[in-house]
Amino acid sequence: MNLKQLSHMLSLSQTTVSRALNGYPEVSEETRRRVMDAAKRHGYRPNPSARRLATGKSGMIGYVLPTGASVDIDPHFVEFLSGLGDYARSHELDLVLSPADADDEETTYRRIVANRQVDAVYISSPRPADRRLALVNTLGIPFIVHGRSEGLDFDYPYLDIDNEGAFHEAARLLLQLGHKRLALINGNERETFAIHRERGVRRALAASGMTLGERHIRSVTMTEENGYRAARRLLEEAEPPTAIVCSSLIMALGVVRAVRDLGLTIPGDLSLVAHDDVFPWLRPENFPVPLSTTRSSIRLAGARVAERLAARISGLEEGARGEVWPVDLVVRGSVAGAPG
Amino acid sequence: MNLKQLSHMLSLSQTTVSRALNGYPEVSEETRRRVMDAAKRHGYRPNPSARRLATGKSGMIGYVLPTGASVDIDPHFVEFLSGLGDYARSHELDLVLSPADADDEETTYRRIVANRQVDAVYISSPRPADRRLALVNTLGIPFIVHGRSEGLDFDYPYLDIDNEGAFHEAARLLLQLGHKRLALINGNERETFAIHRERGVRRALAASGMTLGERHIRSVTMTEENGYRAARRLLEEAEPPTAIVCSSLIMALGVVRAVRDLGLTIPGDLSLVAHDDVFPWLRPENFPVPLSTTRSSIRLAGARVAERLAARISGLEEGARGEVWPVDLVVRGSVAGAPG
DNA sequence: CAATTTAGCCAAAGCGCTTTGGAATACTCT
DNA sequence: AGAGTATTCCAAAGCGCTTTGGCTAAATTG
Repeated sequence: MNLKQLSHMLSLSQTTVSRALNGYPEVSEETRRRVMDAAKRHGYRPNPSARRLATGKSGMIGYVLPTGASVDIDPHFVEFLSGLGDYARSHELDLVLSPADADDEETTYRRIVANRQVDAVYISSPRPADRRLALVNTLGIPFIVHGRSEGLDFDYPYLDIDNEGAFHEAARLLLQLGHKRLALINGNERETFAIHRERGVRRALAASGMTLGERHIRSVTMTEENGYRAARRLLEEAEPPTAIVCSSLIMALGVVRAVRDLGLTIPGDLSLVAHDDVFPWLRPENFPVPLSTTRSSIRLAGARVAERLAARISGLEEGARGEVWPVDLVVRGSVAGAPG
Repeated sequence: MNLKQLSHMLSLSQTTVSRALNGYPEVSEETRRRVMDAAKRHGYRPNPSARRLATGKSGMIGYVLPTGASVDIDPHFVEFLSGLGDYARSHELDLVLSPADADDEETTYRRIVANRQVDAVYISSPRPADRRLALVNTLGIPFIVHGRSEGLDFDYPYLDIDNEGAFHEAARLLLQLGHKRLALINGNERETFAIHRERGVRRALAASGMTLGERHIRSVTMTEENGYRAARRLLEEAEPPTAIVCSSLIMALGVVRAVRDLGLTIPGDLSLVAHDDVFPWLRPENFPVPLSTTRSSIRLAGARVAERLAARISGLEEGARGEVWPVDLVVRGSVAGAPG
């Protein structure tokens, strides 16, 4: 059933039927009713390919997926996707993942924009002065960044959590508990979120007249193994930290293992706070010692990003609005006063 | 730059240019060369929307993503995606995720097929007599199943691992080590992979004249917490198992925690084998006691599925070929002879 | 050498929608 | 009543490809 048949069946022109269906005003309410009715009854659905060719709109949002033999997709991605999909579903928006060589995402961005394959894109894990942002910004496709960049000479729309604030609070708590030697096990130092987290910790330390030594900060990709290694190195130093702030639950698993291997205890010898993106399959309250966390649902972020993308596509949202979500600090058993 | 302009510029018809570009034989080699050349020089790229409308081919593969507030996307998905993307990239294939209400995926399948949004789809986590397979099979869109169904009255193309064989081997090993009381902590019992795994364990037990009691098998969604709970229940029984086979590394984390909480040790009091899908961020060799696993890279499976989908799209692969990959049994420190 | 093929190219007709630029009818106003 | 203004609808022109059905000139055949 296509438009031609439908309009013929109604003895109307394609124009009128099309307009009736798309809510244009130049069609009488009665005709619209008739058309809508017939469309529903015959299950008419406009062919998206045709509509797309005519309008240039695809009804899809895009994401450029960096791939490569040595490139691992962040496990957080799937949770973000859950939220995104949750919203997108209710709006019949599809998501297209365009795999790209991790060393050359630009070509892919250009392609999907030139081809008008998607109406908007979202970008995640931005870095300082991220070139992708500059690119999509000049290409003129609607977009939203999940996270933030820095040092760009233009504004852009984003959704981020208050990473600096969160880690500032975490560090401040530990300092108030009397800890003098803090360490930070962070994510990839080239990503903005990690920079912000470090900044938060430093700011808290500075407020107490302390600093974060080079050796007390580790930036690694967030795997259990890296968490373990980082923790071991830190704890085997001459003056080991009595508190660690850690950028992910997965790394925290490794930290806990390291602590055990060294015959130490949490929170007796070490206080631990980690960031929790809220995975359904790994929860901080179920750690051997319930883990204190800075918590922010990445899933909700996904839903919100989808919502804003939809708004931008339909012109309801404009400009470079940045949105920063506060982060909860949830205190559980893994923190205590500094050891004697 | 569109076809019209390009052909005009070459003083050729659109027909000829189109044919030259798409490798049709009714154009002379010289002309083809000229056309190819000019196309490259001017960076001509056929508009996919137009091509799509004309041919009905989209150059994308589809996946229906079940969503809902209480629906969690399997974290394995992201690894599978890595592999898929890795292959798809080299073929300029995009992947479109169509979010669907988890209670009604059928509507979405029908939509993407009717709209010809994608050239092929893949289906994951099949269940026995999975209605999705029957649906796509009758809808006539090329597809591949990652996993297997059962009890369907038709054949279909799939890629699966030998879950039954893997768990059979794991159980057999434990039996040979003298274990008399085995337990299985499995995934969702309604998914075929879980059924196969159970079957494997049962078969091994049967070969030794034993059976798997109702209380020695737990089927749960694969979270750390569920692994913990299942293990606790099992281990707190009157005659606790001395060996556990577990369907995922994430659940194994919970098992390890439960064992500790109960003051037991691995492998002294309990031998443990788990299935490993090979995550970059959680490795069995890094468990407190290195974990024995049945191992199969889900990422490689993703790449293979993409490869076969591409082949089916281009007509290189036909029929209902099923492909079953063997699974490695990797023995590490977590298994030992049954306790006295 | 006339009769056929064949190779190489083209005009035009889709694909199924949206949108422009009227046209016709009905309604309002003086 | 006639001019002006809404209202409601339509024919046709795109959007940019692919593909069908020729057509012409060169090559092959008997």
